[in-house]
Amino acid sequence: MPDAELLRLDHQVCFSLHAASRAFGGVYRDALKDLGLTYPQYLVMLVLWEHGPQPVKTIGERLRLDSGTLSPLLKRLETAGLVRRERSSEDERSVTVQLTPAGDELRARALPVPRRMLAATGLTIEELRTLQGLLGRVTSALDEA
Amino acid sequence: MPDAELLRLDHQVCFSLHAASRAFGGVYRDALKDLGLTYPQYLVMLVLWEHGPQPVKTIGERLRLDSGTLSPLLKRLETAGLVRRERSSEDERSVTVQLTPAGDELRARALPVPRRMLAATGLTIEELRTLQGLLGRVTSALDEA
DNA sequence: GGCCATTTAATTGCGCACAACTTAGTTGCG
DNA sequence: CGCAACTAAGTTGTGCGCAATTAAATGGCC
Repeated sequence: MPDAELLRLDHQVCFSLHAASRAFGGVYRDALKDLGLTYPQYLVMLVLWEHGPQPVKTIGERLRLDSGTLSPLLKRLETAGLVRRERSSEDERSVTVQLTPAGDELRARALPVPRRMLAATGLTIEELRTLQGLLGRVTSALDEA
Repeated sequence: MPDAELLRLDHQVCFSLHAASRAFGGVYRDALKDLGLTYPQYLVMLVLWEHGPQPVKTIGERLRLDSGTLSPLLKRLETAGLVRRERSSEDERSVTVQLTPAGDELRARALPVPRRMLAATGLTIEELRTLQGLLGRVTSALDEA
C-alpha cells in the first residue's frame, strides 16, 4: 500500500479514536453532571468503589495516570468532600485515599449511569465486549512500542 | 444484568477507551517529536494537506473541534511557520488557513508516520478498518445522544 | 552508622478540550 | 433603511495529560 493512501487511512483511524474518545467524554459529562463529577474523576471513584482504600500509586497503576494528574484531581475530590487522603503510618511516602461517607453514598446515585451510557452507544453488550477486547489489544501493543 | 455488574463493565469499557486514546497519543507523540508537532496539530496538518486552504470553521467541522481549541493551536502552527492565517475578503468574519511552503514540505517527512503507527498497533489493516467502523458507529450514536 | 539509589507524592509548565462569553461582521425581515 | 438574529473567531477560565523537576522517606550496602 502506498504511503499516501496509508496517510489517509491513518487520518481516518487516529481521527476515529480521537473523536470517539471525545464523544464518550461528552456523553459522560452530561450523565455525570448531576453527580458533580468529571469523567476522569468518575474513573477514580469507580476504582475506589470497587477496590476500597488504596494509595495514590495504586490508583495510578489501575488507570495509567501519574501523580501530576492525580494529585490535583484528588485534591478536588477531597474539597468536594468525597474522599479523604492521609499519609500512611508504615510508609510516610505513601498517601492512602479512602472514601468519605458522602463518597460512599454517591455510588448508589452512580449505578444508573452505565445503563444510560450503554444505551447511548447503540451497541449490544456483546459488541461492547468486542470493542473492549480490540482496544485492549491495541493498548497493550502500543504500550510496548 | 444487575446495575452493579454493569457498573463494573462500564469501568472496563470507558477505561479501555480512555486508555487506548492515551496510548495512541503517547506513540504519536514519539513519532511526531521529530516533526515538532503534537497529535492534535498533526490532525490539523493532515486536514490541510488533504483538502488545501480552508476556513477555521471547516477545519473545526472536520475534526469536531471548536474555536476555543483551534484558535490557540493555529496560532502556534503559525508561530512555527507552518501555516498562514488571513481574513477572507468576501466574508470578513472568516479566517482562511493555508500552508506555508514549510508546512507543505513537512508532508514528505510525515509520510512514514502512519506505517510506524500501523506497526505499533499490532493490528492488520483489516482489523484497523473494523475498529474504525465500530468507533464510527459509536461516535455517531453518542453524538445524537 | 553513613551514604546512595530508589520510591512516592507533589509541583511546575505547556498544550488540549470545552463551556461561557465577547467582538465583529453578515443576513433577513418589517 | 434599520434593527434584530445569527454567524465566525477569539478570549477566559477550569480541568485533564504528561514531561520534568523537587522533596521526603525508605532500603540496601559497605
